[in-house]
Amino acid sequence: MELGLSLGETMADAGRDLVLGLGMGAGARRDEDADPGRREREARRELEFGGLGGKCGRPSPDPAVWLTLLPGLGLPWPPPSEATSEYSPVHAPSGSYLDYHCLSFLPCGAVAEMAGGSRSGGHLEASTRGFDVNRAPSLSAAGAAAEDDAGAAGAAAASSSPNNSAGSFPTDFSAHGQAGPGGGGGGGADRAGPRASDEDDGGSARKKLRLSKEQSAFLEESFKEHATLNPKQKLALAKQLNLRPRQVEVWFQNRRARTKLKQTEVDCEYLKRCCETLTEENRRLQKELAELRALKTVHLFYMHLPATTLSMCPSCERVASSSAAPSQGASSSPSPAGGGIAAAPPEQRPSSFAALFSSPLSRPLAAQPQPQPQAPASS
DNA sequence: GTTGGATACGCATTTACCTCA
DNA sequence: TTTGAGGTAAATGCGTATCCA
Repeated sequence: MELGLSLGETMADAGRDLVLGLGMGAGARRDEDADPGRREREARRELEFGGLGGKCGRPSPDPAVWLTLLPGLGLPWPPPSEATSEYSPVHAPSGSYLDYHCLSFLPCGAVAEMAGGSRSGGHLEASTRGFDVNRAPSLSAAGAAAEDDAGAAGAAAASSSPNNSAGSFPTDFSAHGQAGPGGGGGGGADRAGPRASDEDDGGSARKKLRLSKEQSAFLEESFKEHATLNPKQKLALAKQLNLRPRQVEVWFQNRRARTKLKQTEVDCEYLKRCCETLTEENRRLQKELAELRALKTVHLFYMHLPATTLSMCPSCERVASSSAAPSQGASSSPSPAGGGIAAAPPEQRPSSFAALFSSPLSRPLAAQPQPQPQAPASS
């Protein structure tokens, strides 16, 4: 049984590579301007993995279990250019961003055809870990081609770039007043340091905010396109949503964490099912082994009896004793021939026994996937 | 070519706040 | 009205990768 799980990999490694298949690709991540070499390397790696739609060429085994997390947002993508009220994001009743439309466990090795598209459009994560908890229904190749290759710097340029998903969604969320305590309008006001918090918000630090549904939906759609953001995308998103770049960054971090948590839950569920199956299989095999051992004991008993006391009738194949037969051997199978010990006819043996002694290659083990070709009958 | 500091980023964990039953 | 649970935005610390002197 092939589990289709690569449990040995670290999450860090997974997360580092799995996002490659996303629309933006990891090559468009951070510091692309400062490090074109890295961008080239990662782009090459993306090509090696086939990018978004090309993972078919990857020697990765098909996952045994597929989980689709289809978004319930129902948002067209690219979204309409009208106001955000044009669409109505559907959130889970609990307010969770995740809307599990399809949680399907399929038999190992089965190829699952997901509703809304073929597997070829899924994340690389799916092919790596076996299931996909965060897969857009129509992650088209166009999304994959939306590599943020715009050389224009600045959020303004990014917002108008056709290659920028955020920019392709000209929506202004400034009316929602979710710009944070400091307001500030977000755009271009990135944090000064690596971990600069929101000290610029006038002292009321750590004011709990609640992103509007439109903002959440927008971020969600962006997350489907690319699970990580490069600085340009972050700035563009922040400007679009009238949030601070730090907020966008934190949102993506938390979103990745949620995805990973859900993935872990799915993994655990799947492993539990596998464990149950294997336990049952083990129990069955143990039982069969016990039966085989019992049979072997009977045979040994016959072989160790004194030769003078046993005789095999050549015609009826019955073992008969010329003297008083041992009671313990005959007790379990009363002899029909007056105290003689008769071997149980094959039809009375346990099925596995009959199969075992009739043909060694046709044992009814469930673990045997297919019947072996019949070997020449041995004597 | 090697090394160490600076920088940026992601992740795990924790905290604080908000919403709702 | 109070309260506890759950969700989530945000803070913090750590590890890692990269750049550069």
